[in-house]
Amino acid sequence: MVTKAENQELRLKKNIKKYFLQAQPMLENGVCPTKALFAASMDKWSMFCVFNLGYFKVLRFTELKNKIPGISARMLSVSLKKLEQNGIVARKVFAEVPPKVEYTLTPFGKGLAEKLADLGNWFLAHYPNKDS
Amino acid sequence: MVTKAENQELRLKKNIKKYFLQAQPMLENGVCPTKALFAASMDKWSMFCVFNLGYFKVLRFTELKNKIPGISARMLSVSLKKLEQNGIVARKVFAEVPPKVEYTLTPFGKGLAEKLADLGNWFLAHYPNKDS
DNA sequence: CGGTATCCGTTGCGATACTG
DNA sequence: CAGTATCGCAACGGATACCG
Repeated sequence: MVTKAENQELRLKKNIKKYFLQAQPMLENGVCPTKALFAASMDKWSMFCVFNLGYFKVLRFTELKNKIPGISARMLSVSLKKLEQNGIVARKVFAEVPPKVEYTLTPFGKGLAEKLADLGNWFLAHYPNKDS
Repeated sequence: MVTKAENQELRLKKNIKKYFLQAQPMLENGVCPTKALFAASMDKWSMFCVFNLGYFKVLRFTELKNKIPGISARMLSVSLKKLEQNGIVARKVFAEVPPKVEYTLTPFGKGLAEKLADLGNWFLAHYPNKDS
């Protein structure tokens, strides 16, 4: 008989194996997908940007800045540029005075947002030090 | 009529809203769950540790080091300590000479590994710059 | 074997000032 | 409004040496 916990472990092993197998040929080409993932989007400011754009759909620079307490204009600028370069965020400039720029998630960005929200919710539900 | 894409967007918004709502009371207590998540486990070395422990179940320090190309003893030590403090990794010391230490994932760590493997696999499947 | 201590160059990032 | 430029400190992290 196979217990529930054993099933879970087997599924985990299988999923990680899948990741390892897919990553292998990329590693041989000098590209590490894990590093790429982190380089593209895995820092806290990027995560805040992705969450807010996932929720509000379209935001301007200053709106986004106001929704992310503690972020500086510099880091917001840097994060958005990185996200744009990696195809996660789309930037739309309007030829107006004063200037107007709108940020949205690309389809790829929306998929990523889904996965990150999933991770965040799981973490919130299981984090043992919630009260500390 | 509601299209598939619209449904996806609604689900995304709902999931992020759930995260925001859960996070709100923690933020008022001065704890940011997103920062906690990153502080606990979101760097590339920690991710490699979690993946390898998820796959091989139990590994010793040097085994883990050998399975993670490029990691230094210092960073492996630092990462494992952080993961242990955050309840993700369990450390078992054997009173032997020469010393023997085994690392495994805690149940919390296994859950996290599942989510990270899921994220990694999604990223591998959709990353647009796979070939670059 | 399984680490720790120290050094030190590199990077991250906030603050401030400035611009089309 | 939507950024950029520069500065300066702090943290990251690799190399090396050492230890119980």
